[in-house]
Amino acid sequence: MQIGGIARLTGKSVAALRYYEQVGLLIPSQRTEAGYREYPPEAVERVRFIGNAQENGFSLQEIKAVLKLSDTGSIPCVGVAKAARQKIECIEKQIARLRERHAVLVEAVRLWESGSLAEAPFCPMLNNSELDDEEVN
Amino acid sequence: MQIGGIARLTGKSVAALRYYEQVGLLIPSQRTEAGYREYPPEAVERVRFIGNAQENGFSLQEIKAVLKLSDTGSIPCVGVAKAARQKIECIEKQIARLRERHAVLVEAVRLWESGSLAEAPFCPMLNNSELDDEEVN
DNA sequence: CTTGACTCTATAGTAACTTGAGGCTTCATA
DNA sequence: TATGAAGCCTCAAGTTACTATAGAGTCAAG
Repeated sequence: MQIGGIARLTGKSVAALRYYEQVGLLIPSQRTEAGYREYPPEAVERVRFIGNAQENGFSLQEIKAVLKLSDTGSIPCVGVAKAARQKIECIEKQIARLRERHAVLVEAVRLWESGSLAEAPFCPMLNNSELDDEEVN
Repeated sequence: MQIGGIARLTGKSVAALRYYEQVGLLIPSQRTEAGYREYPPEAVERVRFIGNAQENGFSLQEIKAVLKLSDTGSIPCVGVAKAARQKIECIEKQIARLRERHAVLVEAVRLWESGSLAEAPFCPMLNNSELDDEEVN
């Protein structure tokens, strides 16, 4: 299978697949005489695994570590589970941070919309000018 | 005030402040004879504003646009409010995505921990091997 | 034999910095 | 007055996961 086929079946771009080769994540099984990359059918599953892991917040580095283990025949699920637990914590933190951000922004917009610009938490540095005198554009 | 003082008061790194100059966000008011950057006291507020806006998910590009308006004397709050509303939507989407990720990972870990590796949604590509025969490391 | 779809390599760009090399400047102390 | 530490300077390269571009070769069909 050629690179375009893998791309179509996985939704990845051809350039991304070549990048995966560059960083050692997905090595073609061989090249044709013309230099075209040839992949075994399993490559599709491998790329899908990469995509799934990415969706779940793993970096290519981390994924590479897991795949390297699996390539050498061992079953890295304990390592993956540990990583997953770390990710879970990390995601929880991210969600908390986003929620804060969300609250701040909602409040800011509410203040702007209610016309009390001066109290808005978001333009503190604009307050030094003649805010009251000018038209709010 | 010199760059180190701004850094201490804002929590930004010296290198970051120099970077802000490079991209036109924070220009020193002058240089000493030796070439040292000199900032007016307001620079602290400006950097804090940048930090706040970043925390709220704005890119330096976006922040620059706002500051440029404010630097020319106009009050950009309507533009900011519009951007803020967009950000709110964007954050909601991010949270939703993170929650999904979270659920997937929690379920995966649960499955691993209960020993039913085969059903785990996260190692589909490992299933092609002799998973049942080998010890789970 | 030419057109169009596909492939190749190599290079540069993205965001927001960090890190490092190599070298001044400033200030306090010996 | 010398010296050592802390702070400042510029320039260049590295980070992540790619995308985009240029210029060129390959392959199958009409």
